[in-house]
Parts: sequence; structure tokens; C-alpha cells
Amino acid sequence: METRELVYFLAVAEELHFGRAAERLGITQPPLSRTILRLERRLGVPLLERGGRGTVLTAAGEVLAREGVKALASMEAAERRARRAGRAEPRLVVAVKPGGDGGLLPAILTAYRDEAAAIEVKVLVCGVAERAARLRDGTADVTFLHDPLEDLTEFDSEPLLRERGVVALPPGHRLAERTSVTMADLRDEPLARWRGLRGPHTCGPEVRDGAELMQLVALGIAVAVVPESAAAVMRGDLVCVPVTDAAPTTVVLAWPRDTRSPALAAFVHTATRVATAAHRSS
Amino acid sequence: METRELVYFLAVAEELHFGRAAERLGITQPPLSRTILRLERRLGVPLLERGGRGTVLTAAGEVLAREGVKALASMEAAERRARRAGRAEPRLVVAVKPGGDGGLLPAILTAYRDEAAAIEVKVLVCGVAERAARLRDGTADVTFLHDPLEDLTEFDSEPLLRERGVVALPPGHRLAERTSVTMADLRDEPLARWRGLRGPHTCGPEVRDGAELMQLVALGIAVAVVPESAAAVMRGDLVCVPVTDAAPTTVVLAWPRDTRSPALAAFVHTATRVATAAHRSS
DNA sequence: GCGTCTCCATACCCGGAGGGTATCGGCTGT
DNA sequence: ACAGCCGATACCCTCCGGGTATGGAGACGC
Repeated sequence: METRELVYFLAVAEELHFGRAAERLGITQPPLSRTILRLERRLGVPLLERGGRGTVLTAAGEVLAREGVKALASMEAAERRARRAGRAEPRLVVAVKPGGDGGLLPAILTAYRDEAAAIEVKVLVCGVAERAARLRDGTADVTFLHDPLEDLTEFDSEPLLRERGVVALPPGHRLAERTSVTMADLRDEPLARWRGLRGPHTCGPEVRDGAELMQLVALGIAVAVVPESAAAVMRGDLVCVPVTDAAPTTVVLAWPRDTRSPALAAFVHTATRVATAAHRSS
Repeated sequence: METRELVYFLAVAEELHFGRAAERLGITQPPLSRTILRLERRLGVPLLERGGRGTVLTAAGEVLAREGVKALASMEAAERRARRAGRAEPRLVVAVKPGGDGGLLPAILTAYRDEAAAIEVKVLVCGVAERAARLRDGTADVTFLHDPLEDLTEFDSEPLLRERGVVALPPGHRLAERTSVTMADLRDEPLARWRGLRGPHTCGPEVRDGAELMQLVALGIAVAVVPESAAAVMRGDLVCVPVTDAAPTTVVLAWPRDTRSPALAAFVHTATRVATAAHRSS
């Protein structure tokens, strides 16, 4: 199966309409029809049920649509990584969510840049779900993830920092003056959930980023349990109170499986060294 | 990047010789050269250093060779899965190593076939390393793996059966009459290792399959610690003795991540039910 | 140091695949 | 029954993939 055939099929599978798919692909409808027909002949299975009103996917079509996007992403990642590896000056791209580094990144960067084998490091600030996507597509080499909240199974990873939870509250909140709270105290509170992260809470609004979360907390619409390091980047008009029995999270460094890059290995090594040093001194 | 371009590049990357690569691909050398040159132009990076005597990969070439095989496998798996999904009668392919099912497969098959939603099940008997490969390439839907010994991270899995270890010994062995042994008793024995499996032991010969292992044990060249269920399929001329402190292994059912197949889900469900029932009755 | 050999690139030709326009055929909804 | 929409087919043209013949550069031998 050629890449182009797969791209064409995925366009049709999404649009369920040859005309619109062709338009999106920048070609006309007949060559698209022909390509899909030949693909079906070569696979030996029909992928689409053509009806008078649009088309629907067959079982085989469903499978190819699902597996095909993965395969295509893999092809594009291979291409992107090769391109990056060939660029004149190699550099390491670290994807990080604002406040998602457990406060370690400045110290890690400082320590890493002192290493003999260090190469240029670029920090790519991006959203919650975007970090994993950037690792997958080869745009970034390494990122910080939070252990029980995010899926680590598709990456290699190294734990850096174990953190307890704190709850972010608006200033006048009934719990804002407490020195610590428990999850039971928060049972009736609208606990915010992060979009794209798994969390135990299902009540409360869903947020996309830290700014939205802080805005909702400031307005009294939500409260949020966050790792203690996130308290440092919290807006000054919010209050953070330790939650004694919140499930602890671990900040981990994650990178694509089977990466063989001396620069990345050195970065990971430095990061764990910095993290354990920071842990002991605290 | 087109699939064909990648296939061509991978051939050159393996052979490090355009002529031989072309021969392997069933084409002549000039079109291959042209295709690789165009690929390099499009990627914007050189992939090969041409010298008077063969060629070597550049850094970018190394990366593309490594990532490319994964991408190509992904493409081929997508194609194969789509093909299988479209076949008239859907069936479930279970890859199993002889003796690798913990003795559960017959009961699982019987129970599954009684289910209303059951489809035809084909059992594909194959080698140790082959099982994971068949899952990856879409030839099989599900297999049995052994938990600490094999890498489960690339699959979804469900534990079925926790097993203690037994050691397989030749009849006249000094430990053959014992009712149980410890790992300390085996310290000086040539413990066989499975090729492709991670195990704690590094001494002793490496075996590819159970027949080879049993042959070596029968000859007194090796002894082997195996899960207790494997004792049932052991040659009659060998002796199995429980090892009280061998690391227990867990037989797990494994299948490709993110599979959405009702038939597979039913099979997994049945298998866990059968396994827990078998466990309780024993 | 020169010839020779090896190996990849280039030149050129041919057939077929990919893309375009025009049009047909079938299902649908009114 | 008819109009309209949508995918398939027919036909043409261009360009790409593959072939043969040959050039050119580095490596090895004498």
C-alpha cells in the first residue's frame, strides 16, 4: 500500500464523500475514485459501501481507517525525525507545559549546559495533550509527564520527583484559611478535571490549560487539586492548601521508545541527577 | 514519503550497496539511485555517504533506517488487519507457543465456543519470539505471554494465571529425587536461557524452543526453570521438581493496543473467567 | 604513478500510472 | 415520475518509474 493511497483513503473515510474528499486533497473526483477502487482490488476487500447518498465504511474500512492513521503518523514521524537528525546543528527539543516541570527545568538546563557533550536545547512550551503528540511526531525529543495522570506506556520514562497534592482555592473560600485539608473536605467541591488526562474525579468542569483553570478557580466556579510545584506558578490571587491524602503524582521525564541519542541520554542522566539533588536538599 | 521510497531506502541501508540492494528489490541500479537521490532532495538531508567502496549511512540515514522499519511495519500491519477484517468469515487467531498457555487454552476454547457471540477461533502454534511478531503484523489477534519474562508494554494485557517455577532435570540428576529445591541448589547448574526472553540467569546455553530445551536437559547439558504448567508438556524422560523460591511468572493474555473488536473482548472476558474458575477449583 | 576495477551517477527511451475533462448510470427524495 | 446528487467510466495528456548504455570518481594492485 502506497502512502498516497492511504492518505486518499483516509480523506474519503473522514468525509464519507468522494467529491469533498477530492476537494480537500486538491485533486478531482475521478482519479480519487480510481485510486480507492484499485486499493480495494489490491487488498481484495471492499472498504466502502457506495450508496446514492454518500458512502459508509465497511468493517474492513473501519479497521483500515483506524490502523491507517497510526501507520501514517509513524511514516510522518520517521520522515520528520530523519529530517531533524540531518540538520546542521543538532539540538534537543524539550516540550513542556507551563508549570509542568515540577520547577526542575531551570536547574536541569543549567546543569546540562555545563556538560561537555551538551548540545543546544530548545524549550517548546505547549499544551497538555500536545506534549505527547510532539513526542510522537518527532517535533520534540523529551517532555515532562505526570505519572498516574498520563499514559506512559507508549514512551520510555524516568521518574524525577514525587509530589504531594495541593488544592487551589479562591481567596474567600471556606477552606482557604486551613493549613491542610483532606479529600473528604473537598467531596462536595466542583473539582476541575484536565481534558486529556485521566483523573479520579468526574464532577466539576473540564479545563484545557492552567490559565483557564486558574480563571475558574478565581471565579469560584471550580477548585483544583494540583501537584505542589504547580503552586509556584499559581496566580497571586489564589490560595493553595496542602491536601494530606491526595494521591501523589510523580513528575517523569518521557521520550519515545528505543531512542538512541547520546544527547538525550546525557540530558536524562543530568535531569535525574539534578532531581535527586534537589530532593535531598529540600 | 512514499512507501516504495522507504522500502528502497531500507534495502540500501541494509546492503550498503546500491547494486546488491537493487538486485534484492528486483530492479536495476539506476532507478534505485534516482529514487534515493530524490528522497534525499525531498527530505533536504543526505542519507548516505557514497564512497568508492560501498556507502555508509549518515546520522539522518541511521535515524530513517531505524524509524523507517517501524513505520513500514505499521503500514503492513494496517494493510493486513484491513484484509483480515474484510474476509467473509471473521475469525480470531490465537498465537500460542507449545505449552505456553498454562494449560488453560482447551478450557478457554470450550467455554468461548459456547458463547452466543463466538466466532471461529484458529490456533496458530508458533515459536517464542514469533508470538509478539504475529500480533504486531496482524496475523494473530491475541496470544499468551509470560509476565516478567516478556515485554508487555507494547500490548494491552490481562493476567490469567500466576505460576510457581519448577526445574526440569535429567532422570539421574543429583536433585531429581528431591521433592523441592531452591534457587541456591541450582546455583552451579547450567541454567538454560530462552532466546528472546529476558531472564535473570546469564549462564548456561541459549535455546530457541521447548524441544531443544528438553533435548539439552535430557543430555545433561542444561537444566531449566520453567512455569509449573510447562511440566505437563515435558518429555516423559525428564523429571520436574518444584523450586520453592523461583520468581513466579504470570501467564497473561496479550493483544495489540487499542483493539476494538467485540469478538476479542468476549474472548478475553471468557479467558479470565475460565482462569479464575480454574484457579479457585485447584 | 598509472592502469584497472568497482560502484554510483547521468543520459535517454519506453510503458504505465496519475491527474484532468466530459459524461454516464443509479439511487434518493419530492 | 422526475430532478438532483454522487460515484463510476471513457478518454486524453503528462510525468514518473523502470530499462539499457555509458560516464566519472575513488580504491586497489603492480
